[in-house]
Amino acid sequence: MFRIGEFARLGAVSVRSLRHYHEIGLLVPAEIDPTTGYRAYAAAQLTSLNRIVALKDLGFSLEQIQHVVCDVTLDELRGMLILRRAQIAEDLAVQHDRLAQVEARLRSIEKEGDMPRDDIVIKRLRAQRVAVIGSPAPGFGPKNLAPILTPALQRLAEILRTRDVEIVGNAFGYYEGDPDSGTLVAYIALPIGPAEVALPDPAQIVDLSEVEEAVSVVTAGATEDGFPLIYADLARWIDAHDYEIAGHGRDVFLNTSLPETDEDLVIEIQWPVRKVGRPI
Amino acid sequence: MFRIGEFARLGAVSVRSLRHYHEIGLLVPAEIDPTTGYRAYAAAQLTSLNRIVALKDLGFSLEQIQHVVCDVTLDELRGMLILRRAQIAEDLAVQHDRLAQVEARLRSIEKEGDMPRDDIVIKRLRAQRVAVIGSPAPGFGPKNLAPILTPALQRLAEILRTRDVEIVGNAFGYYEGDPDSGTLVAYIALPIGPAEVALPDPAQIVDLSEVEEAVSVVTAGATEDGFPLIYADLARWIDAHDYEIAGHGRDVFLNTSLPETDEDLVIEIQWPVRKVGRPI
DNA sequence: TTGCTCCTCACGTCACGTGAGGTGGC
DNA sequence: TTGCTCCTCACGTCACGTGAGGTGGC
Repeated sequence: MFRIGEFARLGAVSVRSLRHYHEIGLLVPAEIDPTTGYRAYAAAQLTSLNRIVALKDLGFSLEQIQHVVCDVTLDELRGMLILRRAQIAEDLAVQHDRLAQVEARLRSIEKEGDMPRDDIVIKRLRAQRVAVIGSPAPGFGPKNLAPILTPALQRLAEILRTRDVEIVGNAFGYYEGDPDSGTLVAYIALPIGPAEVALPDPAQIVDLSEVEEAVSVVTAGATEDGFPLIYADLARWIDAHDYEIAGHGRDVFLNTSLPETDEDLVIEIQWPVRKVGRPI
Repeated sequence: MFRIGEFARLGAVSVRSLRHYHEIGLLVPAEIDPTTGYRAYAAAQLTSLNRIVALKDLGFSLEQIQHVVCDVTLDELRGMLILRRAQIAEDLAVQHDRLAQVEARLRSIEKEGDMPRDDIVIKRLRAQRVAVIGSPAPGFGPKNLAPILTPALQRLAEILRTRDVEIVGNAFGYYEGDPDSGTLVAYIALPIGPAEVALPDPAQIVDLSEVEEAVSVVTAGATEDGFPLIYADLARWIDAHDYEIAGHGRDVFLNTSLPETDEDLVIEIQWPVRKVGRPI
């Protein structure tokens, strides 16, 4: 029989851990002195302790270990191991990704010598029903789009107001076609509730489907000249993180009321992306 | 300005997270209604939120993020990233190892169709001072060793008793040479304190150095026939976990008093190992 | 008697999730 | 007035680490 300190040394665990295992009933000392409360462990219990440590090394929780050491069939154990394998593999993937991201940032610091952009994230865009007005546009950028989207937004808002349709989110622009072939169409969209309504031309109802992954960056008070820089940063980020652009983006106007100055203009740029090499 | 729910949706985080970030001062709402306590976030604050989310994705703690977003020089940031990279790499190595272990167990189940041994662990053996008596031995196994070690242990204990040397651990056997060439020497050892003492022949004082990694398994009540099976299990485990044997092992007698029956015999088998491919 | 070991609370960790119980705004 | 959103506590999570304050054993 060993006192707790000696048993802990033999098993290479802390005394506190042994007390904890006792507390939760995972490893109860062979004897407990009724007057002093001193715990005494039998030599053979080191086998149990080893088993606990071994399972902990596999990443099992104490609760799972409890289950394994008590009564588990071979099939159950196999199931647990398969589950564990999947979890570890997922965790590995996450960490692998993180490592790549940290390294990308470090490279960016070494090369550019200044703070890398750390305000770009990946997020999911929910499916939503929107009211839209589409208009042909000569190209991207606020200079091309503002004169088209601003009146369209006012008109769309007016239409929705007269029909009593509730607006449930921020206005955003989205795009189809491309400027080089002269087929670019700019849509201004306003999220609305799921109720069925009919809208007069040129307004339409569109159900946008979910976008699983989109890069998102928010610009506050950016001027006309600022946008190409942001686009370049986004493109570099996408490249450095092994994504590729998967369709036209959206520009979400976070200040719904029309801005007084550039300072007030807050836009979230959302570009759908996918991991390089992953099929659509 | 957005109410907390809308802002949470825009940032793809939970309302509770925003409250938590407020609580710790990481992201304070632009305005708080003094009467209702309602939080209001400015559109431009989405940039801050994105930054927080991006840094969290790298695995930084909120405290570290606090530091980064407040005031951090490029060099400090670089330092943090380098540290983070090292931590992730270490974590990756651990998970990689775990995955290999889980897979080894699964293979073992598939092949053998029964419970794999889950009571084998790797531990460090501390450096320690021992009193020993060495004797030539014909081979390994209890049959060969017991007749040699048992009287040697009694003699050694007697010597220590007469010299008033304190025994601070369990007796164990360790070995040098090998049986094939007839050079095997079996030592019985008793851990003693660090004080300088002289012992009469055949007892000696030896300072055993630390063994960084040793596999450890505890056998309780194993009979003569049981040992070859355990050795086979150990060898399989070592192989499956990409270790190799790195020297003679030790047999630690966990029941210090001489056993009455085989049932009472509890031995911890310790074999020094090293990862395959890692130099000594 | 002096160290050393042991004991039992009980708080702290980290980033929130999850009620409980109550109120504001349309 | 009815939902919906918001508010503030406050406990729970996981496996212990780390004192505080006190006692047993050689």
